[in-house]
Amino acid sequence: MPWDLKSDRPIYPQLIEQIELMIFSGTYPPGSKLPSVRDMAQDAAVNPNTMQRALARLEEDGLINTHRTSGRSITEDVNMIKNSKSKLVEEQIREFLEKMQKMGFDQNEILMSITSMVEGAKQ
Amino acid sequence: MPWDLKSDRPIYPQLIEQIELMIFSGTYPPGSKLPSVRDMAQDAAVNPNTMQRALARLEEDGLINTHRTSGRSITEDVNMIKNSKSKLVEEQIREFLEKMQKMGFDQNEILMSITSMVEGAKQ
Amino acid sequence: MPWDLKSDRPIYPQLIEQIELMIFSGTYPPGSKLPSVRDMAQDAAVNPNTMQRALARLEEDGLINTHRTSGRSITEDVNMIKNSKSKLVEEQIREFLEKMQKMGFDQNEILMSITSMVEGAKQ
Amino acid sequence: MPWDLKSDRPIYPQLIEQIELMIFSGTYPPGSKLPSVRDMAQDAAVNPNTMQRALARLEEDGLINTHRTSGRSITEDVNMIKNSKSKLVEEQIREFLEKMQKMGFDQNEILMSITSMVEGAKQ
DNA sequence: GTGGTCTAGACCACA
DNA sequence: GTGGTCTAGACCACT
Repeated sequence: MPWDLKSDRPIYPQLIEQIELMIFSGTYPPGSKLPSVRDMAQDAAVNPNTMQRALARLEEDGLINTHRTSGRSITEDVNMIKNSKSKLVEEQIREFLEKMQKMGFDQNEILMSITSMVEGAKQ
Repeated sequence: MPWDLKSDRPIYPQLIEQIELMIFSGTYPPGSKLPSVRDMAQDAAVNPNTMQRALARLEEDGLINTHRTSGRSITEDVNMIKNSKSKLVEEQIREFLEKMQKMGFDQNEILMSITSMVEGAKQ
Repeated sequence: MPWDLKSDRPIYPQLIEQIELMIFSGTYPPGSKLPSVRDMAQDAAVNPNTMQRALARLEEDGLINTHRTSGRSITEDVNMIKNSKSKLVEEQIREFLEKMQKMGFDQNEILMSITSMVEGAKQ
Repeated sequence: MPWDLKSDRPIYPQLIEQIELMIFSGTYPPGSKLPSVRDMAQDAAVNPNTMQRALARLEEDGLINTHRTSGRSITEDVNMIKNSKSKLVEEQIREFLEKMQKMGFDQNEILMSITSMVEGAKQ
């Protein structure tokens, strides 16, 4: 995983976002065990405290469970994952559309520009 | 103008973005005069210094000119505005696509979900 | 005369400097009559008040005389001009040397780099 | 460090210049850690915000890196420092020559006056 | 303790 | 009245 972290924003929300993406995309499947905090921190070249904080936040949201003895794992509640995922997707789309509309694009123009960029990327 | 400022991010970049949107959408046409810093700050319910910071950045980027004692105006360089606008549009789309792909959507799925949301909004 | 005025600094000191240079270089010889404030302002594309202010300052310094009825003229006191000039020259050189020394150039290096740039310009 | 700040010009560009000089002269070597904003501000007898502004500009220019919570350091990119330095040197010389020429000095005269002042300083 | 942001309020130069 | 700068002081997020 690339772990592209930019320094113009706090690290830990970036970690949260990227771990969420990995859960939603199935890189970390439901029920699977997560690496240790230390390993994940090292992998992301980040202070363990920071990674810890990100994981704690994900646990609050219910995406991750902590087992006293055996580390952390992704929740097995597939519906919860699905819901979180579609909530995020919807929000992404909504924000995107809003910005484009504020710049004066109507719905057809938005669809056309995104289509053309997708086509461009295919080549 | 709504000036919706969220508290999870510094204010001044949000001001920059929203003023850019107003320039790109023609709310502030090329060459038009801007209100005084103090007026804009009051309108956005923000400290004049904060608004000043945003405007200073926009001037560095060339979208705004300041006339020492007679206020600021939008640049008359329509091409510069156009370029900035398409750069922003492209970046928005690119970031959006990237996130969706990281969540496992392929290009058809992306187009379909956005289309369905656009259709939903139409009603 | 080019009248190159930059907008990152107040206009009137720039006017002062440039008029001084024109006096020191003989563009305005000792005793010669100056154009009217309005004409000079128009020539420099500047508000007449601003030009007025610059000229007033030059008069304070003694480089310019105002004759109630017949406009302004350069002082006839050639020594005064010479003194101002050499004071300015010395200051320019002193500031220049100081900066170069702060950057770690010793005197030989300073002479060499300036010589090479002069040689470069000759070609 | 003397931190000589004159009141005829905004403080923060003066801070920028002087810090640049300290970087170029090796007072702050490449990769070295800078004092905290507050310490530097106190040292220069300046408000922390003002110092912050100067440092932020230096970071934009790439001469300084900031590490979110552990202070700032000079870039380790020696070439970038070298380039900035020679750009500054060239600009200094160019501006100096231009002014001297506008006052009617030809190239020999410029070299002679600066040589004599250097010789004078040696004694 | 670090950098970053924001506010409030003041002063200045300019036209 | 305009933009620009500066100060003082506060709060926040992060490690």
